[in-house]
Amino acid sequence: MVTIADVARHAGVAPSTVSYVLTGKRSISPQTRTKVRESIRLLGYHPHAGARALATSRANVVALVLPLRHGVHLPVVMRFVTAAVTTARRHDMDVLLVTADQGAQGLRRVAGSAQVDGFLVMDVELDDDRVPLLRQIAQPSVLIGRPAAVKGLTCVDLDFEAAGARCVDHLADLGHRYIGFLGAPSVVYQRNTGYAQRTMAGFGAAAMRRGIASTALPAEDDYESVLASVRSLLRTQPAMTALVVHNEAALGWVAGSLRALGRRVPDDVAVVAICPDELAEQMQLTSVQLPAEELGRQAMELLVARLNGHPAAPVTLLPPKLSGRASTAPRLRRA
Amino acid sequence: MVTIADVARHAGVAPSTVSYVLTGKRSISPQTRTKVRESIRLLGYHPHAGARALATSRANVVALVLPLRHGVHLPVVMRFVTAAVTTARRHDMDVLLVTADQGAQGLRRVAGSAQVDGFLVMDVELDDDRVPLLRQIAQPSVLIGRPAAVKGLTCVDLDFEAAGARCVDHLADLGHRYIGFLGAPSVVYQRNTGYAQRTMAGFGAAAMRRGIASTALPAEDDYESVLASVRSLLRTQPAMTALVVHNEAALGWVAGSLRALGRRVPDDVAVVAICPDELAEQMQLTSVQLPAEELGRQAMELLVARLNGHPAAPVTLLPPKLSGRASTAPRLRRA
DNA sequence: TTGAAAGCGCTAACAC
DNA sequence: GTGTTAGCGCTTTCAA
Repeated sequence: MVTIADVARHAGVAPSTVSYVLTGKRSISPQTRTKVRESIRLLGYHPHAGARALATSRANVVALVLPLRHGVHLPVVMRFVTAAVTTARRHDMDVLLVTADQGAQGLRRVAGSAQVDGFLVMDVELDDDRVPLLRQIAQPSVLIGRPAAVKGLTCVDLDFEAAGARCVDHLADLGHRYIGFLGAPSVVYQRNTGYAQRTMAGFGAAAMRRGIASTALPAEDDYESVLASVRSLLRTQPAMTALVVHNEAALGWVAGSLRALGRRVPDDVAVVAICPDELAEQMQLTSVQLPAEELGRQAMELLVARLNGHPAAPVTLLPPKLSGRASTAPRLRRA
Repeated sequence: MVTIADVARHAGVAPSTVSYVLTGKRSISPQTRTKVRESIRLLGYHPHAGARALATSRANVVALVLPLRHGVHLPVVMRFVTAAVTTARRHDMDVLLVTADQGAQGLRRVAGSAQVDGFLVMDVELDDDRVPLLRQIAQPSVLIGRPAAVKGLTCVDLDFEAAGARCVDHLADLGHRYIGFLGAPSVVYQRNTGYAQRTMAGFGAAAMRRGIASTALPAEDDYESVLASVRSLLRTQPAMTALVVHNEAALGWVAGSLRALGRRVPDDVAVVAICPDELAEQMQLTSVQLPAEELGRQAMELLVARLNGHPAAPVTLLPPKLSGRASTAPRLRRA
């Protein structure tokens, strides 16, 4: 292995000089700098990460804590991940993957061994047992999602409540008076998942505000279940003319289910999805964007800022954005 | 921070003794052991990963190199990842996430800085520019997938050629004589992706062997494209009674497309998918399993074994397994 | 069965 | 503008 001493010898300078060339923490004469740079290139030198971590108490690695469990839509997770990793790399940080199944236990281990400088935690539940731990450990953390008690935590999230409401408002403005809601698989609600519950709450409250009748049901992610849920919604509320869908995996089956039940989109039933824009675009659905990349990027930026000594930011809520597409149309009054 | 010296002082022993208790590399009297263990617990001691890496030249971290680019089906990727991470943790290893967009450059950096002890590389192409690098670096690597030249490389892969052939055989045995093939998005083939090409090759060769007419087309992952591809297949080969689909993202649209074109599954057109079992189960499709978890697990096991001094394994090919479901039925001879 | 001490490779005072 | 050197926390020889 080629060490900093090798480089120093080769360039005819002291090891510390090489270090300073690398870190830029003190001024170096141009000649020395080029000489050192040349030696580094020639010898193919890379600083030993462990040694550096030991000397600086900084690993230049952040932990990315992922869900990977039932009911979370994996493509969406991947979007977060890509954005987070890309952003981390832009700040010369690497990313250690920690799966949620390792639990609070896993976090403690990683934190204790100083493997990482900070934590980016995805898919936080309303009452998450990792939160107390995150408050204890030495490293700062940023959450994607919001637990019930956010005091002192840095969180980034889509304003799901507003997102639910936005769907209702859009449909109400188009003249719809009976709206259904197709939610995530029921396990997601059982788990006390913030975003799912908040969307529901926002949806329900907005419907009340606008004097609109609403019915909601969860949906699993296979065709049969979706069909059953949609059928059940229509049976409960025969006058239903619009549907809000907050379930990426079910999305593909919704149009088919409605068709199978004799309803056409958007003429008989209008559909609004809450999902990543790309997915909505692909199926030509009116949708409220789930800005996964934006959330991942912002969360990582906040974490990096924190690591660089900036004060902890509180909760960042992204406002929902609705894009109109082919699946919604004004409700025609029938005489 | 609590160090090994703190623990030693607290337990009234030498630092080295604490170290030996931890690593088990020499025998310790039961009394001392319990005393030390107690101090560790009390003080909440965790060895500093960087310091340990420096002293042992072992980071206990492996790099997981992921695709995350267009045309790869993210849920499948996630399956690999979960299995790989879980397996790594079972061997007390952590996982550093390296995205493919960082390229060979990124691998060199990570390898050079001794951040990881080995590499697990997913989605390897036939002519992959990372392969030469992997041969150079100090750390061993295991590939999921197979480049054209596998000499000296450890690879784990599904036998995609056999998988393609298996589909044909199944359909041929049922009496089908005209079979279509719906492949991955065309970019995947343009990229020279091994598994896609091998499946095609196996499919084609088997069809020739069995004297069966075959037609193949790529498919993008939206409904319109799938419909167009299926229509085109039917136009090219009007007698087509069976379809092999090697495209997870398109799978959801296949049945609908066939229906839209007046064909019912399996009566008019039988469908065999090559995809993860769970997906096939969900849609009730006869399928050849894509054993993502198994591949991820085996790859990681091989890597860990290598790190523990075992000799490098060559290419491991998993045999394809076909599960019959509702989407295929014997072809009825029409008089 | 245990302790003492020499590094592992790097950074950051401190000195000039 | 540059060199010298004392650690960072751990492992592992060597010695007892």
